[in-house]
Amino acid sequence: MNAAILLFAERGYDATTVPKIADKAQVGAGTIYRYFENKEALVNALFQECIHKFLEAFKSTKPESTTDVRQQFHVLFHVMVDYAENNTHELHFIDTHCSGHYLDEKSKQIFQDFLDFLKNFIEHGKEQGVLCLLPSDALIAIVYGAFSHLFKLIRIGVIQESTELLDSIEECCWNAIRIH
Amino acid sequence: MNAAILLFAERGYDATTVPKIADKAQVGAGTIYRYFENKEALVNALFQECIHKFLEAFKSTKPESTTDVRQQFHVLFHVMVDYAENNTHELHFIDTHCSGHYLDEKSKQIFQDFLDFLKNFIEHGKEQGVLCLLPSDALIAIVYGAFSHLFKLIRIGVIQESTELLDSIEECCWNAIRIH
Amino acid sequence: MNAAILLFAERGYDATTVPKIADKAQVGAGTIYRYFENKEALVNALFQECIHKFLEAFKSTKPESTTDVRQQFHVLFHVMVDYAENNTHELHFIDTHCSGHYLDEKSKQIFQDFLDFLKNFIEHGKEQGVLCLLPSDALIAIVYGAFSHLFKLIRIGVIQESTELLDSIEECCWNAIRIH
Amino acid sequence: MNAAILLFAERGYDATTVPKIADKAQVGAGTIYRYFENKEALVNALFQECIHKFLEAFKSTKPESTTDVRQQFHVLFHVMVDYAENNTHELHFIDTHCSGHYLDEKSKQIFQDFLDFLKNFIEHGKEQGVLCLLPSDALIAIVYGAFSHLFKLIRIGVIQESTELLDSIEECCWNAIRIH
DNA sequence: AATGAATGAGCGTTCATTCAT
DNA sequence: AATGAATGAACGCTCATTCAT
Repeated sequence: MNAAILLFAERGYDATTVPKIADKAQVGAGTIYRYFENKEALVNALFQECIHKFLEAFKSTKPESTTDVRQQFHVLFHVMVDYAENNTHELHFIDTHCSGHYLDEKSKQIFQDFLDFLKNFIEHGKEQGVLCLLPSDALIAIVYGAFSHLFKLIRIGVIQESTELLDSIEECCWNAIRIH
Repeated sequence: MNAAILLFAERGYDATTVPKIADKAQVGAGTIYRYFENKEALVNALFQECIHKFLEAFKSTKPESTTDVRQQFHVLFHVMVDYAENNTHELHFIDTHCSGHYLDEKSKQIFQDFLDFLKNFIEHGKEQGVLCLLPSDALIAIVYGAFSHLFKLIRIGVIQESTELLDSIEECCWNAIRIH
Repeated sequence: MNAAILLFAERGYDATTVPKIADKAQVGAGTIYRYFENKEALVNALFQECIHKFLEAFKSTKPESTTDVRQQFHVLFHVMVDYAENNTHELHFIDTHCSGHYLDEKSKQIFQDFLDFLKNFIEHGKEQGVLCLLPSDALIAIVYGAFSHLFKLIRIGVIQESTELLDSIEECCWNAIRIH
Repeated sequence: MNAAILLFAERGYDATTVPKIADKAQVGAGTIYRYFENKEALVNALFQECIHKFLEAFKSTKPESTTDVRQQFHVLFHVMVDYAENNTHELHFIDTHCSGHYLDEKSKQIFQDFLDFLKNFIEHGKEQGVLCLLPSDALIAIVYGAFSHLFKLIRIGVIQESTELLDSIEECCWNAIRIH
């Protein structure tokens, strides 16, 4: 599964062949089919697992423990950073596969659950009068789009990661969506 | 070429077959090979043309005509919006193909030129003390990432486009990168 | 299609690979797929064509032109002999594939039509009081079973074909089903 | 071995996979290879056993105990009926596999022995001046062909089996080969 | 210049066979 | 002795590319 995520993230679903996955995983090609019905089932299983892990990371922080929106944002942002740092390929895999034509209903559902979780936070912030009154999807897109592009640059080495940088970026993202 | 961009944008490079492009373009499959050496040459030509058009759109606005950074940002943002509105598929095509394994040196170069153009603006803004002192690539990523995610949502109909929305989003993006 | 019939007849559906058909037909493997959606479509098309040709041969003799059952049997038997002689492989192909799990509805239907045609003749003979009052299917099975086994032996060279032999066999088959 | 015969009879040699046989037999796939060198050895062992059982059934009736050919035919026919009734799948298995490309020399030999046994009877009948003076193989083909087609129809339920029917069919088969 | 039938390399997948447990 | 996970050769099939028309 690691080999598959890596290759899918690097080259995309269609350009990743089952034999290549098998090679990288150092197993026979047929072995993969003992665990996954086919290539599509494999990519869906991986996608669901990645999102699940990401979602669990969010939920385990219990963002409802504080009502301060800025504080909540800080916590959420750091979950994202943690995930991005420890699961570089997973994040990239999610980014590049979340709208693939091969995703099944379950994958789409869990991805929607993920977006809904983020939406909840945004909605709460808007109710508190702290966040812009734009559509929640738009605010999510702003933060998530910025974040994922940024970590792509970090992954390929264009930008050097550092605590200061991440703090500043958090501030930028916060400034993007808060009311001025 | 229109047919090719459409299909590449919709399904990705690897899932788009040359016969399908030929069908959509209402020509024979062989005809495509009179104009492009192979599928890779085709996608590169398309990519270069798209970026070139985008870049020209930016350059034709002569952003150097004013020194006010906010004003420049406004102009640039509206070039992006115009491009996104009039070339929905091109923007999506760029987004999904800009880090493809099939891009040749020239494509990578022109994409770099495009990023460098944006970088120039950022750099100028930082010199003027108006923009955050983060790496220019990071600031670009924030704005561009937010922007492209947003227009993806608009393209697939999740968000309804409107002048007010776009103005607000411009403000959000500006808030993300300016100094507070 | 000739190559395919030959190989299917010789080795059976499952043991006949598309590459082998292509080799025998001296075409590329992909070429077959320009004319048939898949291997199953190929075997069905062949089957339907074979039965159709057989059925047409029967119908063109206008067996209704005489009411003498023995005379009709003579005509029908000679159609079978003609077909068997001129389409050795087709007959074998029909025999070995008529109850295959890969046959589609249309193939089953046309084979049923073929049996129904023979049944008509039998039924007529029974009405005339000339043929045994066994189920028509049984009488067909007797004649057709005997006939096809016989021609199998002829095909593989165990028995030498001759006019006298065939006349005698016709007599045997007739004796099998007529009333004594 | 029962599981294997069933599956071979139902779907044919090539369409029957070793794992499916193992499943049906409720053993591990590897276990089969402790008893048979490979799939081909398995099908040959089964074939030889089936023919052997069939042949033994014939021989145990001691057809030489009477010299009356019609009486002998009656006995032989009933051995065939008994076998067909008690070993439906075996008969079908023999029918569909007796000219398979996977049969080894021993299988072909024992099948030949089986035919030779029938031939003996025919030859005796011809000597007695009771049976047609056609090639013995042809007479066997007529009776065996008719018989096996008939039991196929009985197996799949097209014809309802009954003592009267079988008696009539015996008479038909006898009429087919006796001298008139 | 344009075509599309033909090609065959390479895909996703299956399954006879092996072998560590 | 029995297992079933693992294997990889070979299947059915697709499609980028060629070339005779």
